[in-house]
Amino acid sequence: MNNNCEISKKKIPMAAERNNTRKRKKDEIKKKEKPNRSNKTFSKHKLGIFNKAIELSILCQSKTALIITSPDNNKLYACGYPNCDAILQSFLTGHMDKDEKNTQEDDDVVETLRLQYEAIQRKHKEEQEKLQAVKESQKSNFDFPADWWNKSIDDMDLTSLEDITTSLDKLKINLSVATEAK
Amino acid sequence: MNNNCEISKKKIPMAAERNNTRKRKKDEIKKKEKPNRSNKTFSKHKLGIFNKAIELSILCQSKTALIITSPDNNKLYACGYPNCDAILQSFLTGHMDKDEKNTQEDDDVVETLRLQYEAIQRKHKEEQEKLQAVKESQKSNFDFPADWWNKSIDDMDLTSLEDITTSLDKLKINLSVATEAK
DNA sequence: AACTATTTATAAGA
DNA sequence: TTCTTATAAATAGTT
Repeated sequence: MNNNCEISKKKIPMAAERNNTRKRKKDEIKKKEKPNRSNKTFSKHKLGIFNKAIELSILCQSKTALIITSPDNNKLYACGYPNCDAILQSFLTGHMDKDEKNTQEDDDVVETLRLQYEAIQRKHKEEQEKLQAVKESQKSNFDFPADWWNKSIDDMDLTSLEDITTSLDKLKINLSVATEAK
Repeated sequence: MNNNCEISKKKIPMAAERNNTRKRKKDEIKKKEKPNRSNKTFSKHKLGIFNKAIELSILCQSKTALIITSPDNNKLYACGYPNCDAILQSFLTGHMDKDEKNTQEDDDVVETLRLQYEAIQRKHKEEQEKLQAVKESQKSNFDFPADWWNKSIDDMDLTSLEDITTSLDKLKINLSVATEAK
């Protein structure tokens, strides 16, 4: 039982399964809003889960790191408390804490890894600044660039939602639990 | 605006802020359950947020990776969809996707980092198996080892909950948004 | 582990 | 886009 999986014990709630709730007063008047729906949903859920992560951290004094990709995989969102990078680093290096007595080599490996990660981060920061500048200038030309970001999810908008429940049964959730040994 | 932070725009809901809800029929009869409360809370929230992460992934076809430490930092919980390690790797290496044309060096660095990460993982897996065996044998001796795991949070159990709201204002949430350039 | 009152999250609509 | 509202989901306290 290395991959202990608590998740599978409980149903996965799907808030958005209900498609026919609320009044639907004039039947299907506003189809205009439908293309935006997925992006709206994603944003709401993303915000919600980030809040949940922070809530958990503060409530229970645990540390959290959460990485989410946009539906089209073009964007990355990362959040952590007290610090995303710190958690990721301790996750990457944490594996070593338990037997550092008998694996001196790995300490070196981990240290190298950490330094490289930090180096990449610095570089990434610079990139972000450049790209941000590019985006800003684009923004002034077109008030809202395009809807390129929800093209990738249009195909699954409503139909695949019905498959969610069945999909859940097939999930292989990778939940690993580190032991308390030190 | 490299560290764009959507979170701060919205109140962070704190489900557990209400300390005086429900009947509390016989005032404070069962103090026995109080030491367990934090662990129970943590477990509930952890399960909840893991479910949320998976829900988001399935609903919006995004990928998620979530790492949570136990309140006493002795345990690590990681979960991701479709695969935690894959997301972490693409997060670590993803920074490079944008300008691989002009930074050949970094590709090498990233590749090295990835290989090292995988090596550490393999080692970790072995460790886990050993430690799992140890734990199993301990379990047969003591039906439930101890309550060592919630000692670290006893001190803040109720008092610090009141400070949550004010603490939130001081949070520096590290939310970085990668751009869409490729 | 399961229940329930209540809070929180969110889909749809304005 | 932001707000509102009806409803679903999460969960604190309890059994």
